[in-house]
Amino acid sequence: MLDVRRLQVLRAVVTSGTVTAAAAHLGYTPSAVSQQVAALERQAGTALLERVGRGVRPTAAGLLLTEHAALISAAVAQAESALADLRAGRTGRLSVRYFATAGSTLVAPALAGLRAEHPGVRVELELSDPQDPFQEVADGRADLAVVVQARGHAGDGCRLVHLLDDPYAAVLPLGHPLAGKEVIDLHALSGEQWVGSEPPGPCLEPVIDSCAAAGFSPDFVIQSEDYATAQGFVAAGLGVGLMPRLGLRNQHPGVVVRPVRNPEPLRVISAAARTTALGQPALRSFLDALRDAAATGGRWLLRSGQPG
Amino acid sequence: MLDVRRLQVLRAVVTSGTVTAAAAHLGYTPSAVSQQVAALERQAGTALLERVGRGVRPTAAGLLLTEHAALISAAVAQAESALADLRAGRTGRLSVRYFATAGSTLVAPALAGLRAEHPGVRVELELSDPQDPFQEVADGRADLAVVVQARGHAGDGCRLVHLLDDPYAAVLPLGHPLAGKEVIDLHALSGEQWVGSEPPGPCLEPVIDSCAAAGFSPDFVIQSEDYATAQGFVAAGLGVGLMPRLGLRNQHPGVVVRPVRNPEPLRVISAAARTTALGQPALRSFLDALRDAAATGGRWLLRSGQPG
DNA sequence: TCAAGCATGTAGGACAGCTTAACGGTATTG
DNA sequence: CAATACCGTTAAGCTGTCCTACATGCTTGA
Repeated sequence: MLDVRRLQVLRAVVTSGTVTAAAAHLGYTPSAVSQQVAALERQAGTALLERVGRGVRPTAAGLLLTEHAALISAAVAQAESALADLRAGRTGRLSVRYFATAGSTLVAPALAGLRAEHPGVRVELELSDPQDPFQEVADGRADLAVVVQARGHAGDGCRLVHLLDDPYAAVLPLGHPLAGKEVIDLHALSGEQWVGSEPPGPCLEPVIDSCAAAGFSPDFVIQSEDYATAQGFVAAGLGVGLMPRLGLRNQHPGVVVRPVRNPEPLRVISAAARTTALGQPALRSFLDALRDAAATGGRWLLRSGQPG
Repeated sequence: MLDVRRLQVLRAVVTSGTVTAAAAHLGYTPSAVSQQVAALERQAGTALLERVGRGVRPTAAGLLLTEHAALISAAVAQAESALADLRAGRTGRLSVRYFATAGSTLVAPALAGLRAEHPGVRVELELSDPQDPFQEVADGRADLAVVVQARGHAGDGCRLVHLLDDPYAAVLPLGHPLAGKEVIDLHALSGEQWVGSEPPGPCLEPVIDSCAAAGFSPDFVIQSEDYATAQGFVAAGLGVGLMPRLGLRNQHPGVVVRPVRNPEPLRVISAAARTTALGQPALRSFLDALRDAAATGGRWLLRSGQPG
C-alpha cells in the first residue's frame, strides 16, 4: 500500500523542482525529504526521481504518482471541507420527532428559524406517537424530539430542555351552566359526564392526577383520539372535557373554553436530544428556535387564558 | 489535516460495526484501533463514534468521513493500479529517436514487435539528426535512440546496446571500369572523383578513416545530404561513392553496388538508453525487438553483399 | 447475580521519522 | 583552470508515534 503522506512529499518535490525547495516548503530538512522519497521508491518498487545536474527530475512513474497524489489530495481536502460544513451546521440532516398539537405552534416556527440560520440543513420531520420518542432519540433514529414529559423519565444519555408549561382548560358546550363563570374550579366538574380527548399516556396523566387532587375521578363516557374530534363531541352535548391549550388553538364554534384552577392541570412540553449530539450547531439552533417559539406561544396561551 | 491512515481505521470500524472486529480485520488490538479513532476525533474536532450498548455507532460526522474515506481509498487504489500498469509495461510512453536509414530496416519492425507485446504503450517517434541524440536521451527528452556510434562516446549514464555492423559499399555508375569486379579494393578508388553522401559526423568518419588506412584522402566534388540523392549524382556520372548498406536498400537503377575491402568501412549502429530506464519492460521489449530486426536485417545485408 | 463481551484507558517497548553532520558531485565565478 | 557554493544523499542519533499487554468500567445474557 502506498503511503499517502509520502505521496504528498513527492508531489512537493516534483512541483518545486528541487528537494531543498520542497523541504523548505514543508518545513523539513532536505535530508528528511530525500529519505521519504527513497522510502516511497522502495514501496513503489521503481525509481521516482532521477538526478540531473544539480537537481532532480521525476521519472515517468514519479510523474504518474505525482498526478495521482494531486487527486488524492483533492479527495482529502473535499473530505475536510465536507466535515467543516457539517461541523459549522452548513450541511447535515436533522431528524425531528414531534406530536400533533406541537406542530403548528412550536415546530413550524422553529423550523422557519432553523431554515433562516442554516439553509443547508435537511430536516426530516416525522409525526410520532408521543409515548416514547425518547427511545428513538436515544437509539439515534432521531436527533431531537418534542415530547410531553412523563413522570418517570430520567434522561438516558438524553438531555431534556424545558419548552413550555401547557395548561389544560375546561371545554364546555354552549349554554352549559358553568359557561358563565370566568374561571372554573376543577371540583365543579366532578359530577359531569366526560369526553376523553387522548389515549392513556403522558397527556392524560395530568388530567387524572389533577382530578384525583380535586377529590374525584372523571367519568369518561366516550374516548376520542384527537382534540378536534373531542371538541365536536363536547359541542354535541355528550359531556365536558379538559384539553391542553395547545390543542385548542383551533376552537370549535359550539364550545366555550374556560380556565381551570384548584388545581390547574399542566403538561410539561420539552425537547429531548442526545447529550453527545448537543454540540451540533444546527441542533442548538433548532433548540433555540423551539424555545423562542415556546415563549411567544406561551404569551398567546396566557392571553387566551383571560378571555375578554 | 486529516490522517488518511486513521480514516481507513475509522472505515474499518464503521463497516465492521465493532472496534474488536475492525481490529481483528486490520491485525491490530482493539486498543490500538480505539486510540487511532480517538486521535482522529481529536484531529476532526468532533466525535465520530458513539457508544451504544456493547458496541459503537458512527455519528453523522463519522459516517461522512467513512464515505469520504472510501473515496480516498479508491483514489489510492487507482494510483496503485496505474503504477502497476506502468511497471508492467501495459501503459506508458516511449520516446524514440532514430535516423533516416535506420527507419525502415530497424525501427519499423521493432515497433511492430513492441505493439504486439505491449499494446498500451504509446510510442513517440522522432527523426533526429544523428549527431547527438545521446544528449536527448541523457537529458530525458527521449527514452531511446538508435545512433551511429561515434568514437569518443563513452556513455554518460547511458547504456549502448550493439545492434548492427553496417558495412559501406562502393556505388559506381553503370559502365564504370570497376563495375565488372566482384569485390573492389578501396585503394582502387583513390583516383576517382567522389560523391559525398553525408554531412560531417559519425557516418562520414568511417569513410575518411578507411580511406586514410588505404593511403589516400577522398576527393569530394559534391556533397549530398541523403543517400537517394547521392545515388542520383553517381548515376549521372559525377563520381563514385561509399554508402552504407542500410542506405542502399532502395537502389537507383543507374548504379551498381559492389562490396569493398582492404579495409571495408563499417559504421556501428547501436541503441542508447539511460541505465536507470533500463528496467522498464516496454523499453526492454523494444530493445529486444530492435536486436531481432538487426539480426534479420544483418542477414539481408550479407546476402546483398554477394550479388548474384 | 454472575459471567462474557466490548470499549477504553495506562504503562512500556519497538519502530518510524526527523535532525545534525559529513560526503560526492555539479554548476558558477574569479 | 581553480575555487566556491549549492544540491542530493548517507550515516548516526534522538524524539515522538504507535502498537501491545494488562486492567477497568460498562452492558447484556444466562
